[in-house]
Amino acid sequence: MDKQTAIQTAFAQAMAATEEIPAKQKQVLAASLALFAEQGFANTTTKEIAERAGVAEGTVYRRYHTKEALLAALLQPVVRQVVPTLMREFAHQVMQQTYPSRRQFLQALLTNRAEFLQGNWREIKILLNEMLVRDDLRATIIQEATPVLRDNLYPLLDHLRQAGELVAWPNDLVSQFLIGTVMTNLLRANLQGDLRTFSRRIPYLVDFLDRGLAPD
Amino acid sequence: MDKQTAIQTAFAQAMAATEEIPAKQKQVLAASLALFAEQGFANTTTKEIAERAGVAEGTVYRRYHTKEALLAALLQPVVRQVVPTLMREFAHQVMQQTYPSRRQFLQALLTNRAEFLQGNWREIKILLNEMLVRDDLRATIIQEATPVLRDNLYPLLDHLRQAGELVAWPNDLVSQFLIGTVMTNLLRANLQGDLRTFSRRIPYLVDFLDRGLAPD
DNA sequence: GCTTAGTATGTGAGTGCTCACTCACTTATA
DNA sequence: TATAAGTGAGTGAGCACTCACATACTAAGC
Repeated sequence: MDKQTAIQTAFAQAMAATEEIPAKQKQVLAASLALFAEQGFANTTTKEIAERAGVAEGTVYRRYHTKEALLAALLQPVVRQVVPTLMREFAHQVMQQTYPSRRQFLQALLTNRAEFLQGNWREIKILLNEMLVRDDLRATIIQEATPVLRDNLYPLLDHLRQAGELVAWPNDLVSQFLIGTVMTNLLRANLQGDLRTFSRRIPYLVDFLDRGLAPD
Repeated sequence: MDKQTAIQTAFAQAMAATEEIPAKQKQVLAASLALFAEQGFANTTTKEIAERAGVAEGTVYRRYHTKEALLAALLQPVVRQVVPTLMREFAHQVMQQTYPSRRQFLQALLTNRAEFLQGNWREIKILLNEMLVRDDLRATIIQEATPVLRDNLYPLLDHLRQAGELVAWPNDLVSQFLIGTVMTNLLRANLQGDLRTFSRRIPYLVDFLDRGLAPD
């Protein structure tokens, strides 16, 4: 699997930047990730993290000196490294196709990228949650995401539109429809605890978007 | 405005059920609503509520004896009374039209109901937030919402489909696309703090959904 | 090979503080 | 005079975070 290794590589790079991490610290990060996703950041205590990680509470604080720093350590690589890298990669992949049709584009987006979203679902859920609650984080995310979309997704859309394959709406609106459709379907599948529902529905999503974004 | 009064009436009814509420208690409810929406339930202290409401902390506890009960008092009427009532009302309204076209249906849904969503946005934001975090609440909401959709929205969709106006997809999938498109656009407009963006975009949403849900 | 010293990692009882919540009391209402 | 509404200092619980100490590992000195 090309995309699989791509995702793993991107993660590995993001992790490598943080040098050697001892086993127990990894357990702390893993436990935090799981608990923040399950219960939310504010509803998770450092005692719970220590318990699930199987370490003493002091260990939780050895590397990251506040609970906030722990959250940042989990979200930062996703926001700053992983998403942009994979976005760019996807852009190249699609651009290489000589005759990009709207349907091909959507198919690629929904299988390739949705798989990635699914793989990082816990981080994304935390992100969603904290964005609703914290003004500063929301501002940061929007600030980070805007140029990533503009530089990687928008050129693809322009390309499609020029080929007479895409409706003449502003790029941010089209992105909104794309991202919104994928996210709400993913969200629902995840809230119901059944991830396979989403995969089964991808053909419908492609159909829906294919019609909805067709030129006049 | 017919819908305006309808919304106000529904609220009045929901409020009337809770009998006479003294002024300071209303201030407490209003302050809680605002703060929960701004900062999230877990990040809001009862001291903050008291301060914003301009009352003593003891007053916060006079009627609702826990912070949880305060949350329930805010969300319960929306979930159990207001939404179902207005949903039913909308259903009747649309059903009365002799020749319901897909476009008419969408137009009505997006202006009429989106206005309601916008009016209750703070409650909905809290609802979204807590659904992501609390398993029990999520289960309750889904349990409450399912029959409301099935009894009020699904018949409309069946009606449209029979008239050859709607794609032959399962009702829950079509609802997903409808609700998802509206909610994500509302969410974005609200996160950016610009509510008018949403109204301005309604024609695009109608177009998008009109194409996306057209029969083969 | 063995000891010693130095450093990174791990520990958990302890600390101060903030939180949700209480209650004896005061003030308005009827 | 009785009942309801409001008050705010107070309380115990639980929270994020600390620190003196224990253990594990590495490298140098003999």
